[in-house]
Amino acid sequence: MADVGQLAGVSHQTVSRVINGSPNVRPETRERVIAAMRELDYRPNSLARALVTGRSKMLGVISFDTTLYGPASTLLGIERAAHDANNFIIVASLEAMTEASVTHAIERLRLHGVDGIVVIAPFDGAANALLDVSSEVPVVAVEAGPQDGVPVVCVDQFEAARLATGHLLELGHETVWHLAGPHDFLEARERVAGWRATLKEAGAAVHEPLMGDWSARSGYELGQRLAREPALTALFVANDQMSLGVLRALHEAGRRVPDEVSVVGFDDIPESPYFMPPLTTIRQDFDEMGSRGVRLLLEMVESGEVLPGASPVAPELIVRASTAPPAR
Amino acid sequence: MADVGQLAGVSHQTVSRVINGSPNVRPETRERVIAAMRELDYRPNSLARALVTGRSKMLGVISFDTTLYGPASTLLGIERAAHDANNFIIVASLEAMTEASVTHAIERLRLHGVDGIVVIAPFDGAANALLDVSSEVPVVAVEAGPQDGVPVVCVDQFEAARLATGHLLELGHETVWHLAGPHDFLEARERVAGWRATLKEAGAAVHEPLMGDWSARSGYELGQRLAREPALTALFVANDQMSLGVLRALHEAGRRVPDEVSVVGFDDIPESPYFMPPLTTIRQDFDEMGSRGVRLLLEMVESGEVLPGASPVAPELIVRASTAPPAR
DNA sequence: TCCTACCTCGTTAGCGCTAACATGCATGTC
DNA sequence: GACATGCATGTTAGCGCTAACGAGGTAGGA
Repeated sequence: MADVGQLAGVSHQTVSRVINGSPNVRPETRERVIAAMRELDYRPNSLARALVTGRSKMLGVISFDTTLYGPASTLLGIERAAHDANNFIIVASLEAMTEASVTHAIERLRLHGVDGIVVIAPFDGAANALLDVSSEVPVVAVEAGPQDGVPVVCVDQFEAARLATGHLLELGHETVWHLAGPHDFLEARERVAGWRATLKEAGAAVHEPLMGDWSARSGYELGQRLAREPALTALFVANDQMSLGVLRALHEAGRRVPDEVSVVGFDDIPESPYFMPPLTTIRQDFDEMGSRGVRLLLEMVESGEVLPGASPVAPELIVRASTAPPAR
Repeated sequence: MADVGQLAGVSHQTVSRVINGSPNVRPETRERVIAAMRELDYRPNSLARALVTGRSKMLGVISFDTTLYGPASTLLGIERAAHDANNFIIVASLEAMTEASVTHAIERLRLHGVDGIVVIAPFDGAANALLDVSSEVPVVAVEAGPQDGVPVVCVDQFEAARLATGHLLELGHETVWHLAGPHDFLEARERVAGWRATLKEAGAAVHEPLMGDWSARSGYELGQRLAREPALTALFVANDQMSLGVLRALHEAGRRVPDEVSVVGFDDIPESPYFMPPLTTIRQDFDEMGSRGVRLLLEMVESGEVLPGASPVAPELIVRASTAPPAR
C-alpha cells in the first residue's frame, strides 16, 4: 500500500481513501492511485482491514448434512445472497447432531472472526446451543421451527402438511397415513402436527405415523410395512427420497400408484417428476429461505440488535401423477 | 491478551507462548495463564494472528453446482479433511461455467486471504483460469481430468467407463450405447473415451453417444429417443440422475429393464438402490477425493512448491438389478 | 485585507498478534 | 570462583490497514 502511494506520489492513507471510495479525493489523484494499483498489481489485504474495522465480511454457516437436497439448496441460496452483499461464507459441517457439536462449531466460527452465523440445523439440540450464544454474536436459524430468542427463517411446515393432507382428503380418501421424518427434527414434528390437525378437523381416523430417517432405504423398509395395510389408500411422506423407497415397496407388493394408493412427497427434488409415477409433492423455496436468512443476519450485524424473524415462506403443492381419487 | 497477561502476572508474550504451545514455559506459569484465559473468557483473534504469520488457516473452495450429488459430497469430504487439519473452508459458488467466472472467484478468495484453493469445477474453462494463478497461490483441482501445471485429484474416469462397458459386454451384449454428460465437462469426455476404447477393443459397433445435461429430465427425453432403437440392448448412462429418467422412458415405451435393455449408471447416489429396478452403477469415492485434495493442498501450502497430483482414486462397479444378459 | 470554512492530503497511533532479540537467573564445568 | 550454557520471561518492532486529527491551500464574505 505504501508502495502504491509512493508510485502515485501520495501517502498510503490517500490510497486507503481511494480504495474505500472516500469522496474527498481529487479525481485526478484518484486516477493516479488507481493506475499505480494496477501497475503494481496491488490487492488490499482484507484481513488487515478486518482487524482494524472489526468487520470481517465473513458469515459462518453451520449445517448438518450438506449432501441432502434441502440443506444443499439452502446453502446455495445463502452463498448467493452473501455474494451479492459482497460477503463470504465459511462453512462448518456438523459431525453429530448434538448440542455440543453445535456449540463447538459456533466456537470455531467465532474464533475465525465471522460477523454472524446462519444455522441450518433443524433439530432440537441446536436450538439450545443457539440461545446460549445469541447474545454475543448475531445468529439466524434457517429451516428451523419457530423458537424464542433466535430469529428464524423457515417454510411454514404446518401449512405445508395441511396442503398435502388436504389434497388427499379432497380427492375423496377417507383418511391419510403418514410416514414421518425423525422426530428430533423440528420440521418433521411440524409436519406431523399439520397432518394430524388436518385429519382431526376433517373428522378422519388418525393412524399412528411411522418414522423414517429421510433416506430412500427407510422409505422402502417402512413402505413394505405400509403395503400390508389393506385400508391404506392415501399416504403423505415427509420427503421425496423416502417417497422413492415407498413407491418401490408398493410396486413390489403389487399395490398400484395412484390407482390403489395415492402418495404425496415433500421437497420437490429435481428428480421427483421422473419417479414412477411422477410424484405429487410440496415445494419449498430453499433458495429464498437462504437469502432471506442472510439479509436478516446482515441487518442484525449492521444494527447490532436482535431482529424478529421473517414471516414464513409459503409452501406450494405440486400435483403430478402419484395421487388420484380412491378406487371404489 | 494483555489483560490475561496482567491477571496471570506475566507479559502478553508469555500468553502467546502458552496459546501456541511453546515448550519454554514453566508448567506452573502455563496453568496460571490458562486459568486467567478461562476467567476472562479470552479467545485469541485469529485474524490478527493471520496478519502476522501470513497464514489464515482458511482454504478456498470453488464449486459449480453444490446441489448436485457429486460436488456436494466432495465438498463435504473437503470440509471434513479441512476440519481435521484445523482449517476452515470458505466457499465460492460459480454463477456461470466460464473462465471469467472462475477467475473472478479466485480473485475474491485471494482477497480474503485464503492459504490455498481447491477447485471442484470439472469443465474446460476452469483449467485455463487455474493455470494463470497457480504460480501465485497454491491450487488443487478435484474431479477434473488430468491436466498440466495444476495438481489434480480425481477418480479414473476412463477406467470407470471401461468397468461399466466391460460389464455389459461380458454379460453378452453385442454392443453398448452411451448417454453422455455435457461435452464441456472433462469427466464426461473421459467417460466417452473409456467407453469408446472398450468397444473398439472388443470389436463392437460404436453408435454415436447422445448428450444430456446430467438431469433426470434430459435422461427422460433422450431415453425416449433411445427407446425407439430396436437394436438397443445395453446402455451406459453417465450419471444416476439421467439413468432415472431413462428408466422411466424405457418403462413407458414398454421396454423392460433388465430383460430387454440393461442399464448402467454412474455415481451410486444413495437413491439408486431404490430405482425400479435397482440400478447397477459405478461408485466414486467423493469423500476420499475431497480429503486427498485437501491434504495435497496443505502440503503445498506448507512446502511452497507445486506438488504432482495424487494417483487416481479407483472406481468400483456396483452390480444391482438393472443389468442382465441379453434376451435371445 | 483578514478571517473563516471547506476541501485535499499527510501524520500518527493502534487494531491483536507473533518474531526476534534482550534480560535475568540457575546450573554445570574447569 | 569465573565463565559458558540453557531456560523462562520481558521488550520492541511491525504485519497492513483505518480512524482521528492536523496542516496547507483555495475560495468566499466582512
